[in-house]
Order: sequence, then structure tokens, then C-alpha cells
Amino acid sequence: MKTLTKRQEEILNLIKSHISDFGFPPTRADIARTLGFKSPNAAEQHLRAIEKKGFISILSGASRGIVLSNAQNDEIPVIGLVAAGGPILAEENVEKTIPRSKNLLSSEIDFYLRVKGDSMVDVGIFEEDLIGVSKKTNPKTGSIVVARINNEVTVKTLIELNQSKVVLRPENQNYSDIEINPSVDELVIEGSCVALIRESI
Amino acid sequence: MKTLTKRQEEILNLIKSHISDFGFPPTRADIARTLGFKSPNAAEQHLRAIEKKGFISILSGASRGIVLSNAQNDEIPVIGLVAAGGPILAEENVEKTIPRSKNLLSSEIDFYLRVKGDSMVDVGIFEEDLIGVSKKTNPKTGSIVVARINNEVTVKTLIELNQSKVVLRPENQNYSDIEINPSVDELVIEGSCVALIRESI
DNA sequence: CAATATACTGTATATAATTACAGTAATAAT
DNA sequence: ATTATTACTGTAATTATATACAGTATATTG
Repeated sequence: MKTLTKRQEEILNLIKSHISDFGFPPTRADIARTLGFKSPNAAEQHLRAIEKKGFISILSGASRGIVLSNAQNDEIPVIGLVAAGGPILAEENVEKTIPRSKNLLSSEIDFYLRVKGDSMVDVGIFEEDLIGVSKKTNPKTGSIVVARINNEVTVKTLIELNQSKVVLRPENQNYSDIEINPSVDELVIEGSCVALIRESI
Repeated sequence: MKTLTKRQEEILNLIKSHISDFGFPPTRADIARTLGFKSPNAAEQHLRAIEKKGFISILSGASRGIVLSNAQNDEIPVIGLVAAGGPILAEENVEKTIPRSKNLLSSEIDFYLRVKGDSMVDVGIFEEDLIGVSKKTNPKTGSIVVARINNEVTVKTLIELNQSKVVLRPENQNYSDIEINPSVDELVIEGSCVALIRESI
């Protein structure tokens, strides 16, 4: 997707906030009024440019017919079973999506991962729970991370992180620490856990 | 709030599904077309009736200016500290609200309750977690319930439920079962836990 | 029994809104 | 150097939309 100019982004934000304020998109005249344009055609042409770049689509003939593209809806993917090889966010891994909402959870969640197994029960993470994962938050020792060891995805507490040695701890007395030598086994830290959803109790 | 007639409810649902499908409300003509009215005025008059009953408001002069009333937005309240006396859902107890979304959690959640204390850690319910509570689901023994004992709100597993004796179990080895005689202590089962959200890990 | 609410048809009109056409001017890309 | 993009003004026409007015008919309420 191409990038918007400053002005185009301003208009896209105006559309979003109008929808959030009123429940429906603005008209060309609304946009012109808000930004001080003397002609509604200025808004029209901006909208066409934003549409061309794929951020919105415009339903012809319909008043207020501005539809935000899916990428604008900002839905968070839920990752179920991760297929071996390929990126974790690949489409075939996406079980469903959940809308990002202002008052729910931190805004930094990049995806949810459905937990398999009972290796983290001692910190209250159960099988089938959805953990909210942030890719940005750089993993610190002591934090719960999503790691990929030789294409196997796992959730563990990060205990030690060096170039020669990585230690991951299951939070369950029945399991013992996992020691990895990154030069032998392929290891990727996909992100840190920042939230949790249990859909049924 | 007054109750809608069958037809009015049909129209309100049409409005909601139009918003969900297109991102903006329908016009009078849209409504008339969908329901087979031969006059847009039929839609207009239904809208006025629905507005009068408080379910929507109509912005005059604006196209598609149908705004769902707050009650229609279907936000789930988050209950923080519960003030002694009065209903649990009283406004002063509401910390914030969370939009109900199709793909997230069961639709039967009536409110979220912020957990205080560590009495349920063994079933993965931690302090500050939000538990989704359903009032409808009638409490069975073995299920986790929100109970009110003499105006104190607590989350426990329901073990026994008779007219003469109620047993609530904390899921934490450090605590012991609570036995209540409903003829001595005031007891209200507010609902059952059906979901959980942990906003920070 | 009259008044009010429900549930429409049918017509009409003012205004809201999209959208085309004709320009101007500065900047970025090929 | 020319073309495309960005960022607008200004005008105007067509269509989309809200909304008023005049009816008809049935059901419900006071």
C-alpha cells in the first residue's frame, strides 16, 4: 500500500473521527468546511487520491459513501495452529480477527495466539487462552515471550538471552527449563505477551 | 425505555446491519426498498416512532443522519469497586465500558468485574483480571460465580446450593471454604463467570 | 366512543450531496 | 523538458435524500 501525503492523512483521520463522533462518514462539504476549503471539489479530489492509494473506497451515487478499507478497520488477527515454515502472521494461520477497541487492552497488540498445552498454568495462562502479543516491545529477561524454535511456536518466560545461550522457562513445576544454543537451533523471538483473553471458563 | 413493535424492531435491526455492512446508516429509500415499502415516507414515520421511543436520534437535514442511542451501542460495563448497598450495575460502580464485538467472547456477557484478591489463582484468575459475568446462565454447582454476601462482592466456585446451606470455595490452597446460611446472611448470586480478560501481563 | 398509535400508499418539494468541468499553481517523477 | 501528482478555487448540474402534506385502514388505549 502506497503512503499518504500529510494532507491526505489529515483527511483520512478526519473521516475516522467523523465516523467515531457521528456514526457515519462526512460529506465533501463537511470535509471542506472542517479544513477551510472554499470548494467541496477540493475534498472530492483528495478522496479520489486516497481511494487510488487503497485506503478507502467510494461508493458512487451514495451520499456519505466512503468506506474504510479493511486495513483501516484495524482488526487484530488471532493465530491458531502455526504452519511449519513461513511467517507466523501468514493468512493460513489466521483463525479469525478481533476488532481493536479503545477501551480494551493495550493498543500495542500485533496479534493474538491461541495457547496450546499447559506449560504456563502457574502464571495463569491456560490451554486455549488467547495471548495478546506485541512485536514491538523488545523482550526482556523475566517477560513472557512467544518464541519459535526450529519452526515450533511456544510461549515461555525468557530467563536468559545471550548470543551463545538462551534459556526459556515453562511456568509449570512438571516441566524444566529449555536451553537453546542459537548457533545450533534456529530461534526467533516473535514478541512479548502483553494481554490475555479467555473466551470460555 | 419503551418497547418497540415487531416492525420497528425489524427496522432497527436493518439499520444496525446496514451500518455493519456499509459503515453508514441507510436512507429512507434504502429502508423502504429492503422491506418492500412503496413509499419512503413509511420508513420516515417508522424512524420517527423509533426516535420517540428513544432508540435512535435523527439529525435533521443530514443525509443518513440516524444515530443509534447509547443503549443501542451495546457496550459492556466494567465494574470496579462495588459500593456497599445498591445494585452492582449502578452507574457509580462502572469504571469504563467495552464494546461488544462479534468475534470476541460469548455474547452473553452482562458485565465485567475487576477481580480483587488472589482467592482464585488456582483456576488462573488473578488480581486485576476482568471476568465476564453472565446473569442469565443459572449457576450450577462447580461453576465459578459472582456472589454477594452481606453486600460484599466475591468470586468463588459454587460447591453446594441449598435453601439451608451454601458453600463457596476459593480456588487457592491458602483459603478454606465459605459456608453460608442464607437465613442468617444475605446472599445473592449475581451471575456466572463465562470469560476473562487480562489487560496487562 | 373518541383519541392515539401502528402501518402503510402516493405525491411533491426543498435541500443535501455527488460529481463533472474549467481553471491556477507548486512540486515531484520520468 | 514533459508529464503526473499535489493542492487547491469556482461554478454548476444532476441526482440523492429528507421531509412535509394528504390520505386509508386497523388496532389499542383511555
